[in-house]
Amino acid sequence: MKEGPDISIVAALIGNPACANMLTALLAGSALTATELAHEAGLTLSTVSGYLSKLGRAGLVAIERQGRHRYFRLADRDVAIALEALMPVATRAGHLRVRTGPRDPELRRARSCYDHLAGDLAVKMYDRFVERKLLAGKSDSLRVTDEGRRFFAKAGIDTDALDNGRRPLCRPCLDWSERRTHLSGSLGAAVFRYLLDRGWAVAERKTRIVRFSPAGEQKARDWFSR
Amino acid sequence: MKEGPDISIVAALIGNPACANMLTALLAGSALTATELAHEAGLTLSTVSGYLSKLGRAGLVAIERQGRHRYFRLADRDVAIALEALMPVATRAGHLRVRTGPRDPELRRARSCYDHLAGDLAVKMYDRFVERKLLAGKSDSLRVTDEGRRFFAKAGIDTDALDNGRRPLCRPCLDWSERRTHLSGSLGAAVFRYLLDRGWAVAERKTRIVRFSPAGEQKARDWFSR
DNA sequence: TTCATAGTTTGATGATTCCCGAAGTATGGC
DNA sequence: GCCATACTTCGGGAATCATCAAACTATGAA
Repeated sequence: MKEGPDISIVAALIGNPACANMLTALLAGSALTATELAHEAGLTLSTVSGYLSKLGRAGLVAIERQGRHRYFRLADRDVAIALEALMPVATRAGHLRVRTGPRDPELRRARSCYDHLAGDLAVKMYDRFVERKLLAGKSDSLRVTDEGRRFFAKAGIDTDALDNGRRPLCRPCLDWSERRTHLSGSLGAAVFRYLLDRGWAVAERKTRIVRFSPAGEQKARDWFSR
Repeated sequence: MKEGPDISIVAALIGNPACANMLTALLAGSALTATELAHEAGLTLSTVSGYLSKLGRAGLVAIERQGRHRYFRLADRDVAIALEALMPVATRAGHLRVRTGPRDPELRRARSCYDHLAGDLAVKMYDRFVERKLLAGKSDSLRVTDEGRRFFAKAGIDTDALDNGRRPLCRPCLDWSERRTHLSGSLGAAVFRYLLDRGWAVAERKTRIVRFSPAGEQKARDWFSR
């Protein structure tokens, strides 16, 4: 019976909804701290910590120490691939259950991804930023161009100040609904705040849905399209 | 928290060692009856039956009735892909356990992956096909060249006919043992059948091991190398 | 040093799961 | 019709798991 590696020990970990949530959160690409993950999955710090050490021992996540912070991220690309590969099967599995609200499409359209925007519109925005050369570089080494810095400064976003924190300024983040990239990192967060502050969109509490008013969406599009 | 499909319900199923064993058994490609699977996993028929209905409801396995027999197989390729994708992560996770039989090397060498060939030799074959420009294109859009169509036609494989199904003709499939790509899709299946029909290799029953005779391997290499 | 923050470890407990045996249902052969 | 085979459903007991609160450790800041 024992042929090939034992899938089940890994799958069992992912099979825990809490772990699955944490992992999908990490699938976004950015490294998160234990406290952030606890918040993300709606669990106690102790619970999360326990799981993280398990996930670490199993080679699913890796730790990066920075002072008293520990940043967790997916151990490597294989893990991300495995998680992604489970998604198509899971959608069908889920469809058999009595669940399907109007929520799903809304989530796909625009949602918060930890502290930045994800979904259809976020992807469009990201593409436009790249197209306008406000952002440059490949997935691993994305950076803000000088022109980008000027653009964001006009919106009151001081990229130099953001860049000082220990958090990366901008990172690409892979989107499950779109299978394409959107903007994460402290700049991603700042841009998200910009959209909210302006009243163009409202983040629905507890659900991650981000609701744009028709006028707000138009204004947002105008802003990032030129 | 509910963003994206719920991976965990699928993963939890695979996370059960019994189910994992049954699924990996089915990964070999052939449909098996509940009794065979019970034997395979060392469980009672009642237990297996229970799991199978769960797996069926979750869209992981499908049933084919034939008289009083019910043949179970993996529901579709997505499931096979997901299972294969878990393997690389599992190998590392498994390193903490004491395990490694003589089977392992044999599996790495050549094995069936759902309905096509995987492992060392399969990767070499794939590389050669690309080198000879019988296949072209990047991962997402792999296609058979005209020269490729002629080559396969000589082996009695009618690519045009294969292309009619709704299954993709050829797809690259990532290999857990090699970390490289081999050929999947209906062409991959046809090529596998070609090797077996010719008696160059035999698919060992119940395990996924594919055993090439020394002469058979040489002939296979000659075939795809030129 | 001393405090506050970040994270780990350690029980404890309530829920869930795993798996079986026994009894029930469907299908084909005689 | 009747039996054997192939499978499903039911009920239940032991084991495991998920999760928490509280106590502990480590790190940076004042």
